[in-house]
This record gives sequence, C-alpha cells and structure tokens, in this order.
Amino acid sequence: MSEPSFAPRPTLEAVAARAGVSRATASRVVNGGEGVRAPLVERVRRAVDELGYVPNQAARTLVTRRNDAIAVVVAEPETRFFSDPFFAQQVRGISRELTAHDNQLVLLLTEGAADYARVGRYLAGGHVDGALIFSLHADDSLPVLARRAGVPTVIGGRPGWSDGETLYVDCDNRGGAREAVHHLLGLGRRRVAHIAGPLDQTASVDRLDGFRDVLPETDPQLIAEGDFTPEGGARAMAELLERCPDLDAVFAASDVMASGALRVLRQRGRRVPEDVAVVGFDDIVSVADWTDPPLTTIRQDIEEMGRLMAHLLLRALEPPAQGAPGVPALSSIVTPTRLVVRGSA
Amino acid sequence: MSEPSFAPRPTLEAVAARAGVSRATASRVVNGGEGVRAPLVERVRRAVDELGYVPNQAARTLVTRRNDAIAVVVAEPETRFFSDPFFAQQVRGISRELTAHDNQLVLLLTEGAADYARVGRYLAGGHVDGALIFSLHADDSLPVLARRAGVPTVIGGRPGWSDGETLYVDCDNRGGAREAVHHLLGLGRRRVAHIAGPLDQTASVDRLDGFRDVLPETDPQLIAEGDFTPEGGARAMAELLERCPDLDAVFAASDVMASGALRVLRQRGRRVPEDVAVVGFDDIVSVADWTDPPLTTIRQDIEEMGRLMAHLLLRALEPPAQGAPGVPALSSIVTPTRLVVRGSA
DNA sequence: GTGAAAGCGCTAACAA
DNA sequence: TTGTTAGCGCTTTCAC
Repeated sequence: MSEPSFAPRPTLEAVAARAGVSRATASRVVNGGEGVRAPLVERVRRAVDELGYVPNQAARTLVTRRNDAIAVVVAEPETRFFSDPFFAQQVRGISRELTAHDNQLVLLLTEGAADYARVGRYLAGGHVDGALIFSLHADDSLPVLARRAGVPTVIGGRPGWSDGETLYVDCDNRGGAREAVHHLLGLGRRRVAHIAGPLDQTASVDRLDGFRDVLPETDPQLIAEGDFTPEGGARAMAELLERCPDLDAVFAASDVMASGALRVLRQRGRRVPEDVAVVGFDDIVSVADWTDPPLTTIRQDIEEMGRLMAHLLLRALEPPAQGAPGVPALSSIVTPTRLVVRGSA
Repeated sequence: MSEPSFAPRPTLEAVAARAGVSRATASRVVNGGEGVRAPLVERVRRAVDELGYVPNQAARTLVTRRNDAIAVVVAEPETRFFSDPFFAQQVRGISRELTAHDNQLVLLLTEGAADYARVGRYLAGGHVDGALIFSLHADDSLPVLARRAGVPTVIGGRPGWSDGETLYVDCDNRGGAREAVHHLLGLGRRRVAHIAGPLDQTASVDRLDGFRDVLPETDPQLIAEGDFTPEGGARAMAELLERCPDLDAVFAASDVMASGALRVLRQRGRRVPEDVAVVGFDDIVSVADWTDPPLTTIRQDIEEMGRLMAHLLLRALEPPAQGAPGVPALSSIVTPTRLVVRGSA
C-alpha cells in the first residue's frame, strides 16, 4: 500500500494487442463502443478486464481538453467552512449534481489569500473544466483568478460587482428579509432589531436592505453587525440589549447567529418569544430545530442552490448551442425564500 | 466569467518563439532554470510573463508521471465530515504540510459506498500521486481500491487489518484510555462507565480495550456504544443512567459524545463533577472548552497527526533512497496522548 | 549551454 | 466497421 507501484499500468496499446485490434478500436470500445461490431467489443472488454486497464487521464485530457472535474473554491477560512452547516449543505447539492453527470468534485481549500496563487495555478493548469466559488467577500480576487485562468465559473451568492455576465446563484435575500420583518410586525412588535452578517458580503447587505425596506426609519442603534458565527451573534445581541433594552424583536441574518443570540437572551432572563421574538435566516434544520425554543426562520433551499450552481456550470461548459435558434442564453438564478414558523416568533 | 475562453492558452512553443530560444531551453527555465545562462533565463521569464504562460498540467503529467496533487478520501457520510471538528483539524494539518511542499490537496467526498467506484476511477486515472484515507470502518474497501489503483496511501487511524506494510498514523488510543480511567479512579470513583465509539472502528475498539485494561471486571451494563455524534453520546448516557443509576463517572470515547452526555446528565439533575465525573477524548478545544463544565479530556494532537500523514505519504513518494545505505524504511506512526484536566473530572 | 528529436498515452480525422 | 496517422504540450536524452 505504501510502495509506489512498479508494475507500469497497462496502456491502450496493450489492450489492443491482446484483443487483436487496433488502438483506435480499443479506444472506441473504452469510450462507449459506438460503431464497433459486437464480437470485437466483447474481445476488447475482456482484454480490459484481464489487464485491469484504466485510461490515463493525463493523456486523455491532453487531447480532449476535458477533465470531467469541477473545482469548488471556498473563500473562507477553513475553520468556518468546516463548522458552518451552510457550506456542508451547499456542497452536498453540488456533489449530487456533479456526480449525476459523472463529474468529479475537487474541493480546493484556501487558508487565506496567501493560497490564492496556488489555487490560481491549479485552475490555470487545466486540472478542472470549471469552478464554483463560494462566499465571496468584497474585493475578493478569486473570480479574477478564475477568469484569468480561463476557467468558466459560477458564483454562490450575488457577487459584489455586476457586469451582467457573471453567472451566480443566490436566494431572494432581500425579499426574505422583508418577510421576516413583516412577520415580526404582524406579531405586534414595535422595536425590531437586526443582527446583520458581515457587511462585506452581499448576502448581508441584501438582508439589511430588506430590513430597511420595511423599516426605513429604524434607529441605527437597533442594528448590529455579526459575522455569521454563534459567537458573533451572541456578541451582537449583547450589544443590542445594552443599547436598546426595550427591544422586543430581533431579525438575525442567519440561524447560526440567531442561536448565539438566543443564548444571550436566555442568560439575560428575556423570555423568547414572550419578551423578545426572534427570526433567523437559512432554515438550517440542525440548528433551527434544536434551539430552545425552536427557531422561526426564513428558509432558503441551500442544497438546491448548490445543485443549481453545478447545473448552471455544466450547461455553460456544453458546446455553444448550434442549429437550435432561440436557445436562451444562460443566466443567473435567484431562488425564492419562505417563512417557516416555529417557536421563537 | 461564464464563457469558455476561446483564446487558447499559450504553449511553451509560443514562449520559446517569443524568447528566441528552443522549446527545451524554455522548459528548463520554467522548471527552475538550472544550467541556462542568465540572459536567456531573463528573456524566457519575460516571455512567460508577457504571454501569461502557465504549463499545461496534463502534458506535463503525461511525461513526468507526477501530479503534485494528493487526494484525501473520507470514508464517512458528508454530514459527519462537515460537522465534526475532528476532520477539520486533521485536514488543516494535511493541508499545511502539502502546501508547504507545493502539493495540491484534492478532497474527494463520498456519500457512501455507491461513490467508491467513482473514487476508484479517479485514483486509478492518475489524477493524484497518492491518497490519504480517513475514518475507516471495518471492511471498508477504500484501501483496496487505492491499492488496486496503484496509488500509495497513508491511512488515518490504525486499519482493521495488519499486514505490516500499510502505513498509518494514529494516536495511542489504548494508552490514552488507560490514563483517563486511572484519573477517574484516582478521584475515588468506583462505578466508572464507558461510552464507546462505533465498534467497527479501531479507534473505538482500542479505547475500549484501554478501559478494560484498567477495569477488566467491569459490568457490561456500564458500557454503551455511541457513534461519535453528540446525539449518540446523549443516547448512550441515557441508557447508562437507566441501567446503572449509581454510576459515578463516565469515560466517553470522544469530546463530541461527552458533550451530549453532559447535556443528559444536566437534564437528569446530576451534578458534574460532584455526582458524576466525566472525561472525554480528543481535546477538541471548540468543544471541550465550551461545555459546562469544561471538559477534562485526553488530548491527541489531531492537526499534527494530519501533518504527519501528509509527511509520511510525501516521503513514500520520493524515489527509493539509493546510495544511502541504512536509510530506515518508512513506518507507521503512533503519537502520544496526555490528560488535560478541566472542570468535569 | 543549447537545440533537435523522440516520445508520454490517448483521441479523432481520414482512409481503406 | 476498422485501421492508419497525426498530433495534444511537455520533458528529456543525446548530439552539438
């Protein structure tokens, strides 16, 4: 297991020889067997089995220019990537779609901007046919890298710029936020606070904008910035309580932050939802369903968004539609959200 | 960003032409510039910059047979992989070591045995120079796949078989478990229970063995099997309390399970450590330091183990030592553990 | 020190 | 339907 294997892997040549056919025919069989007579197919198949032949990908890629592999690049410190269920769900969606189309998912981790050069080389080196990029912060250079590498890309979440050309998949953050606030107001709450995500990410900005759409006159003291971690949510909640002890509702920009906020509210003796109603965002079941009380939240279908990202990318990789006029160009996707009412509001 | 790039990437040929040298010389410069006169090096470098040349990896791999990429394969459902901090830490260690040696980490996710064929093809296809495999369960076929693919492999955790040849990195599970139990006994506890991990994994078995080394006569009722999740730990704790209400200590085979156990103990009104002392395993700080009370545990240096795995694999990939007699053969590594005392025991 | 040339293993025209 | 052949882009002897 530990030794480099010394027996060189068999080549197509060897398979062809053993089956008594030309390399071209062997290749045809290996790639599906279209247009090869049955008995030959059979012989080649047997030779493949007997020799344990597996095509050399480097050689194949060199001529086909396809890898059947897609990179997923996460612009986030590993720690958060691994601890935030959001990513896990999105990756699962991506993984499903990619696997269904026989593409390999290659996860590229970055421990910070220092790794970008390496990622850039990897992308430019032609290891993958496309890239999926997550969780961009303002001015992140990853998409530029990908573009420079000539790698088609789809971004998770609306990017900070808009060139009408960049493909992305996002949920209706702004609309969802509005719904959250409307729900709280419908409950008769009048001092609604907001725990925002990091404002260098569009998702946070969009949710804040939705909040402001409904409550344009909100006291700035009722808004605190978190960082999409439980601790950040807790910290923001503590700040808010200090600044506005009379608040009676909180809309947190993520379930994870909401869970931190709930902890602080409990510590301070505020009852939820009686004293303070709380609404989250995401509907990450493993979080929202386990808090005490269970979290009312705005649901976005994260796994589906992952699947859509992969789907969009795969379509972008297809040869440009020809002969079929009126095939719509590919465009970004914004998925709907909906309110899920549990115990916290 | 979304369009496949139509401008073909420049080749070495182009670089050579622009620099007015042969392809061979250009290649030498790109690969370090040994034995090329300075002015030529300079000209080639400039050409590379101006053209934005990046070597085509497929072509390079085809001749060198190196990818400078290592696969990390996880034999665990995605959900656990993403939610258990253990993996995150191990991957970080691996990532550090690999990056330091200019190797790319390629994370291969498996959603179950159904994906093994795909992973096998990927490995056999020669995309990577080696593989790191994690979290094996009994009879897992992943190592067999890797071997068949001819890919050198290092395994995280002692494998279930022993051929004296398979390289692995593990901590001293058995010794650590003994230390945990000794600590509890030293505290005067007399009814020590054990929450084991899934017994199809050697880490769980080894920890249980360590427990039994110290308490060979333990009532089987004092042992319950969990699954390395908080819920599993909670369930096991509930069982144990039911079966042996008089227990006064628990050694849990992981911090994550211990956190679940603590929750149950609190719910049932048992004070920790007064009524029941609890020791975990792993010392995952984000868990052990945050429980109430903070968890006394057996520390293993997970990140270091990841680093060692990568290091071992990289060494196994080096050309077999020649001319240097007495170079020791590579061997598996077992790292030490140590007790970290916090509040729970 | 530098260049010419021979492949690495495979696919895809093109001929037969 | 099958085989022949020409590369894909790169590294690496081997002459010069």
